[in-house]
Amino acid sequence: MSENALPKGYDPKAVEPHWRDHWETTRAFTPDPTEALENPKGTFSIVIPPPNVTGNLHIGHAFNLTLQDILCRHARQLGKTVLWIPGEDHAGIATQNVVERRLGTEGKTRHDLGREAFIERVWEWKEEYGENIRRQIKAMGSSVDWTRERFTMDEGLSRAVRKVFVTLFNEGLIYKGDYIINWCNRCHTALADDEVEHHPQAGHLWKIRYPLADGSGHLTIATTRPETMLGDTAVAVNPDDERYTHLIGKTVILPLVGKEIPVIADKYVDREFGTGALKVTPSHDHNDWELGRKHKLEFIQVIDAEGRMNAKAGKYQGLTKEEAREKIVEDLRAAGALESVEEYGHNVGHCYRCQSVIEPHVSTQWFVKVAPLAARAKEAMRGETQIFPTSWLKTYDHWMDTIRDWCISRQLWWGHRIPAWTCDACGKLFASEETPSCCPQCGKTSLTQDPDVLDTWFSAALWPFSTMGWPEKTKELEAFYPTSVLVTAFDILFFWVARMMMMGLHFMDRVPFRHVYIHALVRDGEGKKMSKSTGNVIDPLEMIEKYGTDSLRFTMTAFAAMGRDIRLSEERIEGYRHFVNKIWNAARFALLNLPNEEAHNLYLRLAAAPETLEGVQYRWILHRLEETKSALKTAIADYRFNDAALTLYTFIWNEICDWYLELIKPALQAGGEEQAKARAVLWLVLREAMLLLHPIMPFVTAEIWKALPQAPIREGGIPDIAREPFPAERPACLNPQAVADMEMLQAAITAIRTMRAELNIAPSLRLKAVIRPQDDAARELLTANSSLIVFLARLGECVIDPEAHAPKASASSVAAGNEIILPLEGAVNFQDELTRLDKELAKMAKEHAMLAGKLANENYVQRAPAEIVERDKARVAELEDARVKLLALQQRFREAL
RNA sequence: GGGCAGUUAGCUCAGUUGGUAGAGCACCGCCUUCACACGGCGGGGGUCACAGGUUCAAGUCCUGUACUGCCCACCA
Repeated sequence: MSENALPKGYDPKAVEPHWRDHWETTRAFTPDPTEALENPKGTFSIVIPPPNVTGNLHIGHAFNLTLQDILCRHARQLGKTVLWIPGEDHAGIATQNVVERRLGTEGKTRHDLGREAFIERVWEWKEEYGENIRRQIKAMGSSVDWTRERFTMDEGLSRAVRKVFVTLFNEGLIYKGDYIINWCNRCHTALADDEVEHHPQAGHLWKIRYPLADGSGHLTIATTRPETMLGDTAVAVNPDDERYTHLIGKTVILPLVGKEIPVIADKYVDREFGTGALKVTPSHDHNDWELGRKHKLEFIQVIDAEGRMNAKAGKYQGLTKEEAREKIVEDLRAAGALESVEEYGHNVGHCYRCQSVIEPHVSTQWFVKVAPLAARAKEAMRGETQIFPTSWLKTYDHWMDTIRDWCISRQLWWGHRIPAWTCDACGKLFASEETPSCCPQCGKTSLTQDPDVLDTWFSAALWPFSTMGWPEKTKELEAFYPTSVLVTAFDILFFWVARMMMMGLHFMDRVPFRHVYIHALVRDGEGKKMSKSTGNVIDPLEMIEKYGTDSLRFTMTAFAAMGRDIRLSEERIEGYRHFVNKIWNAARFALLNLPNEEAHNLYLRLAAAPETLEGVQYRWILHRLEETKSALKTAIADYRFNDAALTLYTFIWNEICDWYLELIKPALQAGGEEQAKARAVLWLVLREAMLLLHPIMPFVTAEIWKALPQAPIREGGIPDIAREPFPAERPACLNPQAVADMEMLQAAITAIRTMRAELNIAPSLRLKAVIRPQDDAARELLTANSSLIVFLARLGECVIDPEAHAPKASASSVAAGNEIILPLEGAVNFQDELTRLDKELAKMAKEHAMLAGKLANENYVQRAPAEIVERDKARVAELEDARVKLLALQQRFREAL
């Protein structure tokens, strides 16, 4: 029997690497698209949300990967051809920043290297750290197809990017122009609106007097950014504001500058805020920009791209904007133009990558005209694509409704260079997929390529089809597009999901995914979002090292209720490591009892027709196995991952381990037919439990499976659970009567255990128990299984006797209608037993009173569904019966005292 | 300013169509029972934030309040 033996303790560190290598070398997760097209069960595909190539896997990635892996492994079990494409994102700003920082430690800037050398440096970095992220994805057990790994800047994807850019440009959906954009002085690039994070910041509200040009007094404005006043070209008031109506059309003198600027009227101005008069700086504020265009004001830029005051700032030229602010306030005060200063907290935009304050800045940028794309993308989310949980639909709609044109140019070096050229001769601006040799308009060969690169999300938006070989017409696209589901956290719903939707529809004419599953965001201990830039990441590798991958995965699956955020606690991972250990030990015990020799294969023959096996314990566990199977299937289909985990946890621990294994121990020792039956069901339940658990815990189940008798040899010469189908359903094994019978046995056993524990009877004391059954059916059941009761309640003897009377000195209870009597003969303090009985009666009386109250209510009896009422009535009868029996027993006991 | 979540056992969180509550950890008692002390058996602990409403019946549906958090937003 030793050939099946598992080692005494489960050691994830020894087991996991083996399986990772095995699955990769045997190409267990590499599908054949031709076969996929012929598979009657269909295909299932996911593209990984590509982690940043520079990054470290944080716990959010681990969570995200776990859920995707469960879906993929489960889909494989269901017979589908599964493709899960892995890959990494080049992460323009983030990666460039990291490499620049590293250069900084050498005392260099990227300009010292020059564009080409710098990009080379980034590629080196990418090669070094891309391997890191790849190792981490593997560590999680992710069943991705490494032969199809992609990178957003690899040759194929770059071609897709150029094709998309040129197409959109020629369709007029990409344009170039001077606009006010969000400018990061530190990263030295434009940012899209949604790359700006607003954080509250303490500041001041300065009130400044602008004297009227006609000398008739002054107008006081309020501002949080006095340094921008040098670029003011108007003061705006609300046309309905009586305080100022007489000033509209007049001019005021801009202090310190001495320039005359008009007072204009616009409903945009809030009368309640500040003084009700707004200084307008079209070049340095988004709203003022709009006002400036509307009222055709002059645009004067006074702050440059470095965040310093420029020549237009006169004497303040060369100061940083912070220094300028201080100096200007000082000068205003000296000039008597400063009316007041108050403390003022307000929201300030910060760069989502480096957290520097964002400066609104006018510059030439590239934009995608999103309105035509967004309309279709919005509709699709309530049609061809479904989002889970549906509550996100509203948020998605709102975003699609308010979306503005997308600024896609970045003044970086790391990224997809914009494939647009200007002819030095005739000035023609054109886009081209390949580097052009001459101007398409004038034919001259002196061309200049746009220096900017594309927003990282531009290439990410193409991910679902670019990874499958687009623009070639590949079999992958045919078989696996649209993908089945996109699994992601809500924080990139807009950055990424919406844009994939727009691009997928525009270029493939089909949605990129059928489902979008938005999972919770994993937060740190304080409930803050974990992110690389904040530095509050938890390293999943550390958890894997300490507790094993399966523990981590199971914990996160159990956490995965559809909510908004979860906080991961290490204690809980440790708790579920106990579960892994429990499974291991249960399997170890089972395998010690499941010989593989032909001579012992009677149990395998019995297992082929389990529905024919007699015995309440077998029928019960087989019934529960079927229920667990279907519950699990439904839970995963509905993305109720936590339900899936909990279902398995309860079934394996509380039913297989706590009851089934204990129930069959005597039979396993017995030999003969009984032993064969116990083994047959044990084998069946164990193997199917492993299959059910495998998508959540791939490693421990693979290792156990390998040792299981009759496990088929697969690619690589060993059994491989990852290639096995979902266990077949066995409706003939559904047996509600077995559940009822089992409950009666459990009730009897638990009642005896409770009495023993509460009366402090030594466990070593082999008591005799007498059971007086409530009816013939109970008598038969209990008699047939009395040896089980003896074993599990640690008795010496168990007598089933319909005529039994409690001896004078005894403890007693009523369980499922059967009277249970433990003759004690001085083994216990009688007073203890009386107290215990009183407690039991009180508990029953409480429940009885509650139910009786309900049943006394005529409305309830009439209106509630009959089965509910019947159930309550039955319970009341049961309680009354038990009470009578207990009182009689108690009375007898009193007499004995 | 708008929108969306959450408020359930000491802590962290589950609870699918309404039928008076569960898990992990922690806690108490007993147990070295031949898979497992990362264990077994037994036990204690919750007026499900608050106030109304619908209903025979509400943690579960509706309204409002309070607190916490998140997202969006141009109040300088």
